[in-house]
Amino acid sequence: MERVSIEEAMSRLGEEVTIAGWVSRVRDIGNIKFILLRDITGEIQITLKPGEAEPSLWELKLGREDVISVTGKARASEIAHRGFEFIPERISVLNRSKQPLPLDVSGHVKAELETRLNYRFMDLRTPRTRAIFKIQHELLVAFRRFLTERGYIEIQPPCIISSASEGGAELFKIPYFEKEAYLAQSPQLYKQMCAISLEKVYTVVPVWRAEKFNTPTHLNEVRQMDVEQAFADDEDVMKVLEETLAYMLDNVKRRCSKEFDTLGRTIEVPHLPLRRISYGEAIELLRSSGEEIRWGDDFTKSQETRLTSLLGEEAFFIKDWPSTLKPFYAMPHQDNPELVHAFDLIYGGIEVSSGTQRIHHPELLISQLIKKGLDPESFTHYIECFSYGAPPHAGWSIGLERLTMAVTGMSNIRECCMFPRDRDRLVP
RNA sequence: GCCCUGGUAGUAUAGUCCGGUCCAGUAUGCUCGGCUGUCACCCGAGCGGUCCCGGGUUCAAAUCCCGGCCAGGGCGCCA
Repeated sequence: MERVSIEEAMSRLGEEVTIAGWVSRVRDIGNIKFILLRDITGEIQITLKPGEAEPSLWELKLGREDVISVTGKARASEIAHRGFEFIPERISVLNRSKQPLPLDVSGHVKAELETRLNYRFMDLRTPRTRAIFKIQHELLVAFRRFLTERGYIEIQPPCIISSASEGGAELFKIPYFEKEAYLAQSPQLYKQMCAISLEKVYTVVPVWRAEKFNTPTHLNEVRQMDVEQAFADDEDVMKVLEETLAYMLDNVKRRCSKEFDTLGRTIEVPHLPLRRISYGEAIELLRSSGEEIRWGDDFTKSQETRLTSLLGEEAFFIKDWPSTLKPFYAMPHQDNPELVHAFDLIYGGIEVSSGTQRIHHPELLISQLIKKGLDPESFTHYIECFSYGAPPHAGWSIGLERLTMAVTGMSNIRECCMFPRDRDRLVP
């Protein structure tokens, strides 16, 4: 089948071409009939007029979402709203759609998120959902391009791991021949192993958390965009992070203007450097605004939103966290070991990224593990990496779905994951 | 795991507070008919509902009560 896109057909007026797509709508006015045909590039009106169209074409009964191919010619038309119409010679039905449809693809009749997720394949035909995932795609493309151009290489960490090597989060246990294995909660160990030899690395990987959370900002399977860099401290990688974010936002702003229109949204690329406040300052700021929060508490979602408005910043860093709130491998401050070289990036009121400078000395790592109540014995492999010339290094991780939420303005993370996995949802 | 709110044709929603006039209304959809330029075409007729499931109260339950399941939100958990 020699098929051209609808977009291309509109640039080849008067030429016989074959287009194919989904029937969005049929308007039968009596002796004249319009079929609105949609493909991924756009929509065109197919016009059937007496004297112009083969009589056999009139007998075709077409329903919404039927898939057809049409051979004919596009022409400019002042009467058609889009300025073009398509005069068919032949129409063939490639596949019929059952009726009625489980949701309105045109987006005029609302459907609940649950219904949309149950019929996600079809929800992906709605302008709104398409816009979200086009934006997500452009974020990813920009992430990879920015880092690749700066000499980072993409690494491929395993997703099946041998043990809960980092403690903390609950993992999904899976059988692995005669052993037990787990789905990775993070590529942490692997990106560090790569960075201490390859210096500048990044990865995009799915990770799994077995917590039974049930919130609009958590999923049990998410995708992380990670960077790890040798000869770098927390400040160095914060700079990389803000530059990466600005690059991604600029890219998406330029390439997705149509999609942002669809979502009724405008975005601004924040000016660099982003504001940096310490954990302690954030606590003080919240307390002075009447929030009840104590040193050592983590910020709730609403407190993160509060901070965003108190600071008047769309994006900012919170750094210098208490070691109790961050993982064991976070590098403690030399002058105050209660604080670690760790940071969170808040964007659009959502924690989209966090990172740390990592401990690269085995002895310090062991003492931090003990402080956290973890057994250094079970981290032997991890600790060993730093015994053979491991440079200082640091890194961070952006949650792809979280970032997409912030950029698209969605309030439920499930909107930003094509096939979300949560406490109750395992299909489709 | 806890708290709040909800579950009504394919989809979305009204009705629930204060039980009867609701054998459930509206929009959209679907089917059929009419219409020569529509733009979510229009007009007419029709179709489509175990009112989430189970139990209870009552002469009478979509409506009140109890339990369950599911959904949305808030919390907890989330190195």
